[in-house]
Amino acid sequence: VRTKKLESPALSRDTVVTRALELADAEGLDAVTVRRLAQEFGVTPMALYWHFGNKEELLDAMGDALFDALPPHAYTGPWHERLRKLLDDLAAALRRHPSSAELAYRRIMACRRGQDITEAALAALADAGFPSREAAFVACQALMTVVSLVANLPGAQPGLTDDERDQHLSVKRAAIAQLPPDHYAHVISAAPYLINCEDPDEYFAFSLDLLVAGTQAMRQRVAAAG
Amino acid sequence: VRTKKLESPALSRDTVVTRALELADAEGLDAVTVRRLAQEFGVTPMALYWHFGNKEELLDAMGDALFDALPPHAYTGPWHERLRKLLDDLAAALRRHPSSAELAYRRIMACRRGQDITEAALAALADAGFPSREAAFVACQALMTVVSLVANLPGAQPGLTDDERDQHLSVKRAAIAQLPPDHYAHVISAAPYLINCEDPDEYFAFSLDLLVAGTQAMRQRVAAAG
DNA sequence: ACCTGAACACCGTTCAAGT
DNA sequence: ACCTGAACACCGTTCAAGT
Repeated sequence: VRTKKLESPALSRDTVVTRALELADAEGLDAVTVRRLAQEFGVTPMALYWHFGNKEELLDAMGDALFDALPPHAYTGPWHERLRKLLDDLAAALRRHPSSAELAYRRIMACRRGQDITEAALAALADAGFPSREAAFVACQALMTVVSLVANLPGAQPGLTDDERDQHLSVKRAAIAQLPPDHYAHVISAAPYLINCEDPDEYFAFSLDLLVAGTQAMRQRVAAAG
Repeated sequence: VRTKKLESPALSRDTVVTRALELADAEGLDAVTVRRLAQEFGVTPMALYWHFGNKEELLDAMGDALFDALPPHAYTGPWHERLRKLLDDLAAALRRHPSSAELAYRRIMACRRGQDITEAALAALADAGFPSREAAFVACQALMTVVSLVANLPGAQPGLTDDERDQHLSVKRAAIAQLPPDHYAHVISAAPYLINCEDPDEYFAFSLDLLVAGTQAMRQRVAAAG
């Protein structure tokens, strides 16, 4: 109908991708559907197939768009500070659209800014003394870690009411509370932190520190072995 | 028809889960469908709803089944050796069904063997001196890492012919080859390792070493701060 | 160049009914 | 207790046709 056309911008690759990311933010990635997007634009589902070859191409374009939020500046300083800063930037970019973060994994080498940040990471690791193979291993794990951290951060699944989320947490709490305390002492005392993450920023900082610290340690080993 | 009944075992939670894992191995997790499974058992789709409340419950049961492959023995030795061994065991269990590995993430605290290995990990980290909060952080990242390593290991996506996979690799190779060599020197020299993983065991060993080394480094920091 | 209409082969799921 | 039949509201996609 008319009202849809007034609310929505013209159909194009960019407007569809933008709306798709918003939709994923609001209702989860599963809500991103060719038919649903068409409806949002007041258009026939097949209209989207003029702008995208198929749905996979749309998801790829969403993944590419995530990297657009990366700052364009270059990285300077000691290699581990550069690596750390770059991981923070990547995490910040992906956290703008947590439900779509998983799409970034297979697109990093397919878009400009993804290639740039990969080059920056590999350059830092080369400066650290890693041979290209080990540098590639570390870079892969770093990307994987950042994507997983963002995608799996609790509370990242939308489409649930607050009540449903609270109920979900209660179920998990109850399951742990029922464990025999002598066999599961550590699980029980860590329960509050396993069930929910009340400070995502701190969790991110710790996790990325762990990753960089591990990289620093592996650097010594690779140097010692080589 | 009759032939189906002769080929397939009786319908039950266990037989459905087993067949679902096989199906995912052969054709990917997306091929695991209520209707497809029903067809494999020569049964109506709705027959599955007697054994599972809904599809999510089926996927959860698949996730639980992954942990059944964990060895029952306890872990002994220094904390970092225990942690390392336990990560290897978890990786080995998940690698039996790579396409289903992602299901493990949300089920670890919901099944017996998952709780056991979590307790073992937290116990090792407690022995290392981590407070429960930091121990939980490390344990979460460890699980996330192992699941992601298995799920994202290249060549893990079935349902493709060898030709299609080769073609896919060629496209990626060509994309990197076209980059300006002065701006992307490190990407270009790391290209063979970024495009494909020719030795998964080595990649796993390196990645888990990195994780454990990072944990050892963070232990010093937490101790220094506390 | 950009979009529609009709159709096809799929999904998960409900609900009443059968044995 | 365990399964079927019919139906519903969804998917992605093709292909010919419109403007």
